[in-house]
Amino acid sequence: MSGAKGILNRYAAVLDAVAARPDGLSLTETMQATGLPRGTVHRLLGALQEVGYLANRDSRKVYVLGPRLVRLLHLGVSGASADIAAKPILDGLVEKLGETAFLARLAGDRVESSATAVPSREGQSHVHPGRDMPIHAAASAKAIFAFQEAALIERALERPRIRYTEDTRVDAADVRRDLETVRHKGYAVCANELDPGVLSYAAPVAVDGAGVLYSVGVVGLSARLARYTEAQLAGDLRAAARSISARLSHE
Amino acid sequence: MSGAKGILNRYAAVLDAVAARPDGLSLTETMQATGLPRGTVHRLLGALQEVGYLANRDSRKVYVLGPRLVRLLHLGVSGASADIAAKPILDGLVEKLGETAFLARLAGDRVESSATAVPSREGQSHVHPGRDMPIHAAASAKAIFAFQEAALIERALERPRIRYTEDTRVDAADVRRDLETVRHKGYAVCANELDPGVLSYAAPVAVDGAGVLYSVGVVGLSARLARYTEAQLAGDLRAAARSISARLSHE
DNA sequence: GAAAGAAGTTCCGTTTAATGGAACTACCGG
DNA sequence: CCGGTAGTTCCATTAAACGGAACTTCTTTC
Repeated sequence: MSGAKGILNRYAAVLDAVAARPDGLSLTETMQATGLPRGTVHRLLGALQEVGYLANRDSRKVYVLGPRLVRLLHLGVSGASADIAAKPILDGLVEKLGETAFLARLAGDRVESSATAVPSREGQSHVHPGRDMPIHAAASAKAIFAFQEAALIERALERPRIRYTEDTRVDAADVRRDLETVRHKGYAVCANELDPGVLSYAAPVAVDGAGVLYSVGVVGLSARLARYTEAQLAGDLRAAARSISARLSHE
Repeated sequence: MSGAKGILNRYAAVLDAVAARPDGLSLTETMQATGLPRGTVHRLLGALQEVGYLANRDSRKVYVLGPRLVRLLHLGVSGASADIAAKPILDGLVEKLGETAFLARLAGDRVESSATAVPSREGQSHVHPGRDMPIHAAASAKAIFAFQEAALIERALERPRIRYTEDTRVDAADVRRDLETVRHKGYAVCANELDPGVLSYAAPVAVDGAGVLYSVGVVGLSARLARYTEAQLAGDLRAAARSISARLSHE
């Protein structure tokens, strides 16, 4: 039904066909939609599924767009929409805690801050959108990296790590241990590691089938943020993470 | 750097590499990121660009994710995020006009209603999320289809068209003429074509490089909605469309 | 619950295109 | 004008896509 050069056209045609029907497509339907022979469609679908571009809804006969495509979307395209989805939840955190709350996103092999919400009385924030959050000294980055695959973590660890304060841990082994802790506890803490006198908590935000791509965090002066227990902050952040996750995935 | 089966893995690896850097990737950078030889990367990038999965930023050396992927992702994945992005704008319309406002989305070869905002005093709405909006009798559908490529329109026209009211135009030629008008005016109107006594306006919402994938509309009883001039409604809807578009694209 | 039909899967000889090293050209800074 | 880097083209080799046919599930249907 379309021009015939290269193999990619066929894969693209199949993906188009699948995307067209949000409820999924069976092999036979795909065959009809693309006009390709049975054996061929079977192979194409299999290959697409193997790389994660397609997934099986319910039993193993109906194909829908897969997690790897979702990841592509959030990494490379979604941009503003995650911010918009997160904003009201961030505002809720600010209102409840009276401290700055923000969303961080995975962008390639780095984490950067995104949407932020600042208490009205606050003059200056420690987090500006677009700021690079280092893997070894930012709770928001740790909360994300802790749930990435090993290869990505290693790639992130290859870049130089600055010792921002005397409490910054720059040793790779230390960072890996930190991530292990985060994985275990389900949230990350950074005390005086990036900005002096500043405390920060963050919880991972998972997206549908694409794993953790974002994190929600709060930052504030250590002295002031200490009025909350770790358990309370962790609880609030994880609840916020769940809300954002639901708004990003869903349907 | 990953398992080596099938050609798709390599394409996927390249796409991952490109998505990872939102500012785009040159051939050499892609080569380093994937570990593939120069000639190979050159060919892969070329093929990906040819099917529309990659595009060139600025001059012809830097690759970013292309329009076809954006479209794929909006059609098959984005789901909730567009609703969330649109909600506040829909609420704004409701407040200003006092009539039901809603977002419709292209899903394959059909258009369905999505997020809706209803005036508080209103009991029942004419638009339930997920309702199928027929190409021949819904302003929201016309606003979208008018800006799709011919093949898709033809496919949509292949399905049977119900004569909902005496004003419904079911003839294919009539529908095509309607779409031409929409294309010309920049918005769509439906009077008494789907639900009796109901008037509806809609404006197309374009996404970044992926064309029109959504529309914003208002619906209401003809008698009541008539208190606004066509020019005012069209203006408000097009402003709303621009806002939603900006929130979906951007960055 | 057995038989008929449809949907999905596997096989394999043929054909086509991906592969990547090397040679070539365009571009840039000095 | 020259050295270095990025991008492009070539082509013999190799590997993989191709798709018809045969086979194996699943679904109906009576």
